[in-house]
Amino acid sequence: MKTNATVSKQTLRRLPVYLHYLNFIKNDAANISATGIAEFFDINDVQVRKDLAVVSGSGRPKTGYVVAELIAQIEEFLGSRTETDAILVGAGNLGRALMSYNGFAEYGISISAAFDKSDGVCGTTVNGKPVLPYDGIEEYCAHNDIQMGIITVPVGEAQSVCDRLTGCGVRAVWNFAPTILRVAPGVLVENENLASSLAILSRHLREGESGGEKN
Amino acid sequence: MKTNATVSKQTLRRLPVYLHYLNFIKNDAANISATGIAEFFDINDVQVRKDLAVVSGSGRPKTGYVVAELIAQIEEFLGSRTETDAILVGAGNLGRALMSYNGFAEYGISISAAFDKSDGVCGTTVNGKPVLPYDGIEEYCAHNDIQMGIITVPVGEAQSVCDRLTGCGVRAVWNFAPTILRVAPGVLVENENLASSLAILSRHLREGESGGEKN
DNA sequence: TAGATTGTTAATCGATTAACAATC
DNA sequence: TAGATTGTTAATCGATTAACAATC
Repeated sequence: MKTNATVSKQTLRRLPVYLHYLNFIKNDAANISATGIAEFFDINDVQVRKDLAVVSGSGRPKTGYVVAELIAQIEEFLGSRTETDAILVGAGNLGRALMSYNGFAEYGISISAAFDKSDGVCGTTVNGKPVLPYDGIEEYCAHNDIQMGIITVPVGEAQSVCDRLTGCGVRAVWNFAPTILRVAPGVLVENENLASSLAILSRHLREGESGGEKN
Repeated sequence: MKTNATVSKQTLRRLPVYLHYLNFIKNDAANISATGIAEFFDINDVQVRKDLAVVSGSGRPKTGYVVAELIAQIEEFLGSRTETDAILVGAGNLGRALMSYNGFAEYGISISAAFDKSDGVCGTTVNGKPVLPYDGIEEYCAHNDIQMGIITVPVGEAQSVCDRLTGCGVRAVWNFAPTILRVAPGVLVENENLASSLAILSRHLREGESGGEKN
């Protein structure tokens, strides 16, 4: 495993996808080739091999990779095996949906609490997790060593919430507000920009007739 | 406006972000320079200018762009002004959250109905939109000329749901299942892969100490 | 052995950034 | 006019793909 090499974001995006597939086939196949994975997803086989080289490097000519080993190596690399607590700010529809979703556990992330400005939702629980008032953010982060924050507030509040979280020591921000957040070096922001995805799809429908575009 | 040029996905992702900002400032500023937008978002000014050239080309040296014009041009380009009906398949937590979210209207998309396999949710409504049984997908798509589908089912069902939708004439698929979907040419899949985003954030936290990475 | 498959080095492709002339 | 700003052409950067030697 290349521990110090810089791993591209694209590779990092594909690894969880491979992991899912490997878990899917693990009972039926002991070995898998990069070629096989590439064929399944209809992508380039060299790309798969390069991606896997980041976490493994243990493939063998002719037989490929040992599925169980590969799963363990990707999980280890992604950190799926160490539990990370995250807090969520903005317990609206989207925020509560994320709190209700238990699938993040598969990747080692657990939303331990949410914070909201409105008295209406504060004091309630969603999927067993408390929704607390803004006031408590600083203390909660300090006591629980929170390093990841999820922002599901409206655009207008996103930057100030982000500043507040990073001020509390948060170094990874998952931003669902359709805006670009400015952060200090060392803090990573990952934008889940639903508007941008919609724009791409909507545009595709409109340019439709001039067609012929692949995928 | 360059109507026939191929627009990069990256540009398409940034345009809605600019649009949001322009709407935010439109009451306070009549003009805006690409330089100003770039500074606000802390990105390269030439990039902003190239992005805007795709929709506008009407910037003037010294004064920049007319905010109101630019808003109209981006909206026109993105199709925010033509209403597109979409259906959603999989009315679980995430699916219902998307149905409850009214922000998509800003980009001209409306979820008109959802479909679910389980009898438990069928027959209910979410945010005024009906949840219907799988059986009705084909008829509903045909009657309402549905071109966009949103997939919020578990991974195992995603490909078959996708096949079914594209079989009904859907040409734009918004996929929330953490898997790669194979589709015929002419169909665009946009993956909203929450697992991949988490992987990137989680990895950042783990490599933390070797730090120094920007943004 | 022959052939499937790996892993690496080189070539290509696409997107970002730098340099600069045009212009209001 | 001088300077801010645009838009374009060229250079750079990063990621994908092709070519190929190594190996089980």
